[in-house]
Amino acid sequence: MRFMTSLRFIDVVAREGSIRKAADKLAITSTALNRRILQIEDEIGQPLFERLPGGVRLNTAGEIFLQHIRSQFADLARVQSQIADLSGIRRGHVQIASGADALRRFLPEAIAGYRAKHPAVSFDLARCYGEEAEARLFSLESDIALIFAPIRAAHVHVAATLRQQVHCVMPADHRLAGRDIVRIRDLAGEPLVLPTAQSGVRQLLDTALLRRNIDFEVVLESDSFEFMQNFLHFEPALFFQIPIAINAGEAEAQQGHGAPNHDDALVSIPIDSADLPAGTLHICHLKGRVLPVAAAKFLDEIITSLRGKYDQLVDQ
Amino acid sequence: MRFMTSLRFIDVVAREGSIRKAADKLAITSTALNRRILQIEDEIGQPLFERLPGGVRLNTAGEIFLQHIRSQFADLARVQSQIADLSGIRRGHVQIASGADALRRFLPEAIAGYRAKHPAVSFDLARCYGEEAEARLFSLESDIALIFAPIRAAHVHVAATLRQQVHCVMPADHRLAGRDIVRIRDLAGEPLVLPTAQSGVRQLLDTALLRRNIDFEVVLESDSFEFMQNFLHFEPALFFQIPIAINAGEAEAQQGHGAPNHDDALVSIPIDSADLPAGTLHICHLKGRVLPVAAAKFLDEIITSLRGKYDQLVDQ
DNA sequence: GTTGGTGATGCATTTTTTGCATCATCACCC
DNA sequence: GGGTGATGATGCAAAAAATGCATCACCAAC
Repeated sequence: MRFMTSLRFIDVVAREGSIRKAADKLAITSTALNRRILQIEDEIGQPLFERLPGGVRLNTAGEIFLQHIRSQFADLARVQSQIADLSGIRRGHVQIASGADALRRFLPEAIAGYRAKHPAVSFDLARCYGEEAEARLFSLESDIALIFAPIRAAHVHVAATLRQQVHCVMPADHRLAGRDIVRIRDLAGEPLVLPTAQSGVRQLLDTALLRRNIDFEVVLESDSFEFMQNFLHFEPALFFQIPIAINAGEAEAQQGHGAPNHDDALVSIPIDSADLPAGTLHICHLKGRVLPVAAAKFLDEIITSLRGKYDQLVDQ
Repeated sequence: MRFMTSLRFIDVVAREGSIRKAADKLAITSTALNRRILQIEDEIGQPLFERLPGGVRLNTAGEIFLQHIRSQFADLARVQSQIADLSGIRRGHVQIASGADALRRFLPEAIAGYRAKHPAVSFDLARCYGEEAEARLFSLESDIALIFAPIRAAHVHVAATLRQQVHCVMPADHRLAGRDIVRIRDLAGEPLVLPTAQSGVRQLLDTALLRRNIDFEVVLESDSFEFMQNFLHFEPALFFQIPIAINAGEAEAQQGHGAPNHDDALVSIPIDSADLPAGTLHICHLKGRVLPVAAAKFLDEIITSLRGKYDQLVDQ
């Protein structure tokens, strides 16, 4: 899109914080880039950047204008996907921000399923925690976010929510493995493998564990569920995740009973909801935004898919 | 805005229905314009215009893209006004679509009052009937519409409504002039001066007059309230309008009683609401649109102003 | 057919953009 | 305190892009 180049340049300069660095990235000279920016500022009638000794930084006008630029790009993408849709191609690009939970099994299956129907649609998945996901929606870097944590920002529209009980995962020969349900007091003295503090699961656990004065041992802390799960093959311990991370949503998870994972050496058992309230997975996008066709369709698709698999899904 | 020129050109070509005519209007050659359009179509990957022997016409993709272009322009205007606002200038441009009612006294006073506070804000007033006003909101030619008629389109957001009883205007020496209220049956045999069929007042009158089998004589039909009112100075007759067209909203109108118009030779008396239900003035803008600062402020202003003058104002 | 309108295209010209070299400025550091 | 290494701005020539002219191909109406 030729007519958008100057605007794209501004976006890059704002991100890089320096005209010369941005020029490198854009494969043009700094003088050309500099003059494009001076020209736009001239047309706006006001500077958009503050010139600092070490580079440039957006001023207030620039912030406003940059947000406009990004919304233009997002809207252009939407229009292009809508136009492409006319010719029956249904191509497009969907940008997703997701926590580590949903991207284990649910999203791979959902994306593959969608791509089987619409092979011309490409995807972009950014793994991130709640606040970062919200920021990505706002900066239009992501179309859709799946966040297992409370929503903080007012600009986020929650399209659907899914209540998820935290499960405790353990080796199949663990002393608790036969239970239907695990109580927090059962964890006393057990070696625990916990997700990082930013994770929604961890925040739920923290409130539950700290309130009770239970003696437990954190042997490992990680932001990778896969790593933690594999760790359990080598050292017996307990780790925690939510059903959507365990399976793409088969019947076992729905019942919420100690359903054997596909990984036969491990079992996952729900924690008593009296001890640990269920958390909420939020499926959201930017408020007031018209999503590109492909993203909107995909959003529909995952909500429909989850509705078929979980009773707890609530459309907003 | 240099980076918007190609887009503006597309808008003009779509309106003119011909590249050559549009080129004339834009003061460039048709070949330059033609190539700009070909280039954009190339970048989009699809043609936006159908080439007909007599010119060009938007295809479906073009319709979608044009709507995008217009929303970009509107959003750019909003951003510019927002940026200008930062430097305390509060300049901008407000585009209003209004029926003939509100533009008689209310809007002139309101606009003058606003400009007294913000002299750098300019206005554009298009007089039109309900459906046209809705179309202007949609095509972003108008920011705000004042419509005394039912709202048809779903894309219109009604910011406030004002119930207005139709008044009957007559020479001060008319036999009905002493009344506090006029009944429809009083109109029997009277010469009437009516607004055109598209007007909201007329549509209310039509249902009331036609339902009762009353003999009345339409001596004049016009779309100009001013003309009709002046006509009454030369030939005794009855004509009809709503309070907001009679005065900018002084106490008399609020009470709804035979308040003498500033034009001493004429009096206006409300019609019994049992005979003729009150109509609704809608103050609206495009749904989901963030108005430019100046337009948003002005909208606030007129709603506040009307709230002070009429009890019947309802914020939405 | 002829005429008058349309949009498309090859080629020379004009305008705009870009790149190089250079300057002025500022923070940092020895 | 002066050197060093960044930064953005600017004059000038080269490259690239947009424009205008002349012309073609097409179609409808007369």
